[in-house]
Amino acid sequence: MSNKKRTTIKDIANVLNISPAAVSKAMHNDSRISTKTKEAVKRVAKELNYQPNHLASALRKGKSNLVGVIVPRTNSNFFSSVVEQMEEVLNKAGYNIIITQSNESFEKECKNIDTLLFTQVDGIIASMANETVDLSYYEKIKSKGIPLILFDRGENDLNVDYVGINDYDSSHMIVEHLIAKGCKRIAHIGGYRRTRIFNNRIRGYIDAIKKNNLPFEDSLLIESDLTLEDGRRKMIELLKLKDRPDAIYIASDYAALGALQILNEQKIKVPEDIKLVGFGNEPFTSLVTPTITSIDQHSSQIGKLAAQTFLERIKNASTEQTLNKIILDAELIVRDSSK
Amino acid sequence: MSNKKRTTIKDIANVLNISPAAVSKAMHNDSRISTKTKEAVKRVAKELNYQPNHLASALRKGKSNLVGVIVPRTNSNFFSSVVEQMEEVLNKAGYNIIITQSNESFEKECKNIDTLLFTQVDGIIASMANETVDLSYYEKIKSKGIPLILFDRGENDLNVDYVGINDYDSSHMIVEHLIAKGCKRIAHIGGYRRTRIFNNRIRGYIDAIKKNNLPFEDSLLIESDLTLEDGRRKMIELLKLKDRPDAIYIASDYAALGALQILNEQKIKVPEDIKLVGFGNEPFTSLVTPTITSIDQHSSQIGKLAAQTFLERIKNASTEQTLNKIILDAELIVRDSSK
DNA sequence: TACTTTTGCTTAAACGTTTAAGCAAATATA
DNA sequence: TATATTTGCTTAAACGTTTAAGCAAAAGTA
Repeated sequence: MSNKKRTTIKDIANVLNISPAAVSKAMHNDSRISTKTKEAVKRVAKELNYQPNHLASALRKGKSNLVGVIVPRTNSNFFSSVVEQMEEVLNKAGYNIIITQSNESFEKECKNIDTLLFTQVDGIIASMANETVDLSYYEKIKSKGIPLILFDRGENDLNVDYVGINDYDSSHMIVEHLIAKGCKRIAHIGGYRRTRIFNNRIRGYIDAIKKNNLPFEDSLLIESDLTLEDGRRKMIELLKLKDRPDAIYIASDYAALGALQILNEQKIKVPEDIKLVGFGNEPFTSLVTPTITSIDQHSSQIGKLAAQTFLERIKNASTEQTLNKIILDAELIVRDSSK
Repeated sequence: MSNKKRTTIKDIANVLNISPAAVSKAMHNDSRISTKTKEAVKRVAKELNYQPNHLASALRKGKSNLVGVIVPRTNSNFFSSVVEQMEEVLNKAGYNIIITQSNESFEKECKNIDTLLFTQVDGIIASMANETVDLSYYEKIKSKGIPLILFDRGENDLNVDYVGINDYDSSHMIVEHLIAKGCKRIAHIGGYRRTRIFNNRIRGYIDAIKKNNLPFEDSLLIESDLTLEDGRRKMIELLKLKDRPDAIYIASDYAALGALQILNEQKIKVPEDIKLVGFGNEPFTSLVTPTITSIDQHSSQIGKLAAQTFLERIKNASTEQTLNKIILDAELIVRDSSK
């Protein structure tokens, strides 16, 4: 039943007794082709159910109109929403996207980069895995002259476009919010210092504490991998302190949820005894009891801007890639856990 | 700094003074090329940092080694986990995947199909949007002779491979579990009847109720779009009944969470007053209070099997596509909400 | 020694487009 | 009317592979 042979530009040319070149030009509305011919070509194309062969045109034109996207995981609301917006913008500009997940693994990330390069993508938009320290694979992308845009998890050293929120200021917002609520001993469960965004959150926390003349103690600042499980562990650690904190700012909603579970289990009242603030505004923050105060990262804005930045890069392919940061202000969403 | 020109097979051929054809064959370990030449080719390839041009080989061979994946959304744990496993299996077989999201929209799904066909994918693995009734776009895939594999949300009428769980039996498991816990009036908030999987869950619910000689009442069976918000609305409806149910089985964890919120807000004790069972085993079911009993759909198994089914189809390209269902047994995860 | 077979390559065409170059006819300009 | 410009196409090459067909030299066989 299925017409084994695809119809090509040549088939259309034969029907109309013109050259394949004329057909190609007609399809692209070339000004040197008469309207009459254009109409005829489009009519026959429809009749024969013609679908252009993307591979052939990509090969000839030297561009695939594909953009590779690398994210740590798609199952967080932040990343899936970022990707959704990217798709929106890029599809409109005639690009399609290939999504790959690194699962926070450096090794997988390298494989993904190779895969994308092999697939001849026209650009790569990525958010780095937590594990990643060695930047050589990202340098490889740059050395091939393929535009690279980073978002959320970036690295200054790569000297490429970056879109993200102001992590340093976000920490200030959180600390000052907690102070306004009367907190005096604010702890921070942060991410790994070597990850830029988490380092910024930590610096913001420390500076905000000092600026407001609160005690800064090493025991109140804990490094974590920010998974739910580690949030539980680190919360238990904090509760062991002789002088307990009255508020905890946690650099991820998942870890914050873990911490909240421990507090609930130990019948410590939130927010009465201890106030809690997370980061990321994941949907579950408004679903659990009590609801968790968090920072919204404007995921759709980030996706949109990253995509637009890529399109700009493509347009001005001549200009050298440089460190070009787009930093958005985040928004504090106050919920029950800090009221 | 960046070597503008990519190295091609021709460059390698020039260095070694052999033909491009010989280089190509050497790279593919053709038996008619001497080991000496093969080694030389591979050495020079490495030296010149050769990366094969995927577009060219895809064009020539008539296959892209790309598989398109269509999911309603990537941000549920189920779909992201399914996709992760697919990637695992397909990458090993030399395929890469392009992920697209339909956002449960029929229109977006059609666009995605066009996009994937345009990108010349070698196959499509899809889970249908809730909205989708018109199957013509899926027929289009079939008519082009491109393998189509459906998972989770499928349609018998398409007569293609399908991988999913046994929804009918799952409903039986749930109803019988609730009966064992002493429930006598079990309500069901189900999905739309026209969606096959939800219809099966509804049929399973009805049959299990009747089989166990419980009263089946129309008022206890409610159709819903299964979002969190609608879960709240439908729960409120159920609570208005003069004769309240003592257990509620909800065909999605999200809607179950909405229902739980209402019960918590109205101080109705779960599981003491009303028992609750969800569907999907989303991570948050074990995070909320009380934790929610749910059905695990073996997402990684489904991803793996769907990918393998595709590979089988490719291998036996000759055979006509037929309705070929792989049905897995789901697993009931009992948590606090039904204890 | 004379043949067949195997080995190790080369040649050339093909995949389906796009595009630079060119050319004849139609139209505009002087 | 003669010349310049524009219009509407065609020709042919190119993008980087793969592969069928072929051929000479080497190795095997009788």
